[in-house]
Amino acid sequence: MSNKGITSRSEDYSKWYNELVIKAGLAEHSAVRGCMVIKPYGFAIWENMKSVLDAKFKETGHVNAAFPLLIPKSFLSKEAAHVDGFAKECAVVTHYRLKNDPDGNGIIVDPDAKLEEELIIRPTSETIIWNTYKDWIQSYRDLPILINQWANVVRWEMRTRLFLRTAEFFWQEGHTAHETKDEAIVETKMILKLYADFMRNYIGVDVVTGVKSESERFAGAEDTYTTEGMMQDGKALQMGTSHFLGQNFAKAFDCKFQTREGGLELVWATSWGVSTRMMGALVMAHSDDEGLVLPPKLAPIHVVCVPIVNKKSMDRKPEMDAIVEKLKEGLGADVKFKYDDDDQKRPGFKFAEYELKGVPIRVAIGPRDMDKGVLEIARRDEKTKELIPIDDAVEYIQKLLVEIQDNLLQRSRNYRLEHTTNVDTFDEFKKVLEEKGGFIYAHWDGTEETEDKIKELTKATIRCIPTDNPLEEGVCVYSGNPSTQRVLFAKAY
RNA sequence: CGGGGUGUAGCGCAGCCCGGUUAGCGCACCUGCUUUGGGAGCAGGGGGCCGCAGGUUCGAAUCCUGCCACCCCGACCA
Repeated sequence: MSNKGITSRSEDYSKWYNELVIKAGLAEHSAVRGCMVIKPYGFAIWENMKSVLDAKFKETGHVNAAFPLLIPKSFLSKEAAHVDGFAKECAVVTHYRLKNDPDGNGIIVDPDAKLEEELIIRPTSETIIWNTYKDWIQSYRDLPILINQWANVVRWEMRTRLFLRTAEFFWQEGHTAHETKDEAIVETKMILKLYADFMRNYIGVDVVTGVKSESERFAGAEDTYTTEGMMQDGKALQMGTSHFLGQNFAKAFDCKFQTREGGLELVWATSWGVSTRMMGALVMAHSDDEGLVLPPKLAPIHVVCVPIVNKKSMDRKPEMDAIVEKLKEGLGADVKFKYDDDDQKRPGFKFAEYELKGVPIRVAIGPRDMDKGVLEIARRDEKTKELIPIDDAVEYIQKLLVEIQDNLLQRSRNYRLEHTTNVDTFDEFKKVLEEKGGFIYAHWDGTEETEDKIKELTKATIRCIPTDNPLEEGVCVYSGNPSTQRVLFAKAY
């Protein structure tokens, strides 16, 4: 156990994660199976993610809208692959009324209130949206449609984990409609890049981007592009996906448009999403045995200031307050600053508490510092602290926030590179996976049989065929058949 | 869905085998005093349908039956 009562990462990574999420006040289990309560501190981080992404979507021409939570059951079955992918994890609404139990046992579902057609709670919204788009699109002049929605969805997962896989989760889902195949592919790839930039520059996770193999594809997609992050246990986490849907949903919902030439053609589609799962990635990528480590660009609090006041220095509190006030003003509104002068809690408690919460920078000020005209400034990521002259503090902190943000990305990149191995034989593949873990680049013959076999034998899956993957002659690590490129394998969440 | 586990105060647990005082401990909470440079100390105090429903018994947190819920590990998934 670490000094905060959290299981250490080396002891039990999975337990560490669960305890940290709860102790840091991000989320907790609710009364409903598999569904979490996102607590204010956790939601504040999610809101920061949302506002950054929302602005990026709007910059790239998208608008927000809202579609129903409930979807007629028949809609789901219109696209064959889609129903295969989602049917077994759908929550179904069958009735619309409750009534008092005539036997006096509380309240029961009124059998007379059975729905003609059951409704499912959306596991994703392609079907309801394409059923709507069909009415919106007649001509090429109605295209493109570039819509995003922020929503919650339900997938009845067998096993759940806070943020990483919950029965209900929050996300955004973009659904776009295009005139041409090329335009839809450009959109799909543009969003992939937008996601990857966000993950690198905000979450600080140096993701690998690429395209999924056929068996890992989104149900109903022609191609699924992905961003794969590496967690501190070497496992991969799919952090966001962007799908080129081809004309599959247009076909399923009979959504055609008149072309510039007067013909009739099916609409081309994309969909893309990132979810509260990114919260899990944020925790698992950077945090340590003392608690969260948050990247400044997403932290609800950037700087916490803890005053050290004892009986002898009580009369100097106003002087202290003035220094802190000046510092806060100097930092400006963009730096979220918290002055915690609650005298009910001692400094040591606060230090531990804000470390647990991952606040990037802590400033301590006490009589000793005031005598020397300095502040003690501690950075969360490296757990170091320095005494900085009060007059230099604003500049120091502003630079440090940038440095911490960069450092997290750099650490993530280094960690990934250190835990990435090229392997050429299956024995080596198994050995590396067993002993070192992480990402493996290996030749694959491109068949689903080989992919399945490797998964069965090692639990590693193909995470993606990386973007701009160099072509290279080789033989499949499992089958020995010829291959033209290495693909990314890893155990995944 | 298979395997394992747990339901006792807001949280974490003990008690259960072997039935019998007023159900106990730690944290948190309230009051007071002393404290405050890495999770403060002392004193006092409040808080329980012992998961639910039956049964056995003079007597059930404890034994029996059934149910429900949640967690963890696997197979599936953002």
